[in-house]
Amino acid sequence: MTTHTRSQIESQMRAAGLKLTPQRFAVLDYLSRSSAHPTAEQIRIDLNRRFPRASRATVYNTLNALCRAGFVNAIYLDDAVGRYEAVINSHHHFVCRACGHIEDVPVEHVRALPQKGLRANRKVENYEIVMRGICDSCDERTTD
Amino acid sequence: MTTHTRSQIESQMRAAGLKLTPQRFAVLDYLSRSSAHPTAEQIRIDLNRRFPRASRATVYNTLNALCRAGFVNAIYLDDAVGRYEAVINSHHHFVCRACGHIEDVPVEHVRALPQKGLRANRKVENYEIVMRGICDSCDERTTD
DNA sequence: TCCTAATTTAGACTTATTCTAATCACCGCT
DNA sequence: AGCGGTGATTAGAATAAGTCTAAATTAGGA
Ligand SMILES: [Mn+2]
Ligand SMILES: [Mn+2]
Ligand SMILES: [Zn+2]
Ligand SMILES: [Zn+2]
Repeated sequence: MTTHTRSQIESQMRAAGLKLTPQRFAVLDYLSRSSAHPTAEQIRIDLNRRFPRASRATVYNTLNALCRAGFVNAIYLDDAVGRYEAVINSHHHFVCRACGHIEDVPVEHVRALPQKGLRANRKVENYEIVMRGICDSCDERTTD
Repeated sequence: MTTHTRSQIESQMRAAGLKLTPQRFAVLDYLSRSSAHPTAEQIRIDLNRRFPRASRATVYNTLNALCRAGFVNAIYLDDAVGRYEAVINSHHHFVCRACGHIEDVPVEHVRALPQKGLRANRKVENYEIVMRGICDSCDERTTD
């Protein structure tokens, strides 16, 4: 669990050779409060409700910079649209095939796979699991 | 391991309420011979080297129809581009972070996760694992 | 063979993402 | 305070992925 205070972000960004601009902080702050795995466009719309305004190019530039610096993850699941999340802790994903909702699944909920043996002992550095099924609210809606 | 002979395809397509057109057969035949996880555009380019020609719309229509019918899988990994594969057997994926190569990893190479417990005993119907690291040929290129 | 609903097609359209070239902001130096 | 350089932001153009439309074609059953 990584806490993202402003000064920690500032120093890590500098270590990555990046300035901490208001736009960059706004995007990271937004993502660190969200669990919705928003698209770039959703982020832009939400941020631009208040000052400072960020252009579409800046949202993408910022997301790419934050990804390179390790603050943000991009995920691509079931369509050709990137979704973003703050890097808080390691987790997997559950995607509801009915409503598309993306749920985080903590690694502790999943028995770890043996790192060796995943691919005949060759260089697997990490892995992520995408689970699919019916989320709880869709399940209720179906069975009642 | 599902074999895709023409007559098997024909009957399964009919069962799915689909006509077996030359374009559909060509796409499925192409994918069943490929392990490259090609994009729709790559499929179109390769198919159109010989008759019959398939338009972009038909390639997408066909891929979507074959996905719905269960003959083809679409996967989205590290960018906003769909990639396609014939449904042959269940497997996971390894993606090389250096060259982007996508490698199939048979489920037998990975100790199965307990179906129960993946998400606090709730409705997980299936899961897929994406492993990342350095593929063998990039590894050789680096270490020699 | 004939009929018709399903399929294919070219090209327009939409959406996602990147690029471009001009402006702007931040810094250290004078 | 003014200058200059580097990097960031911007609007809008450009590119790329995928869908839609409306007309022409065709698979496959009668
Ligand atoms: Mn997540
Ligand atoms: Mn595969
Ligand atoms: Zn749901
Ligand atoms: Zn490689």
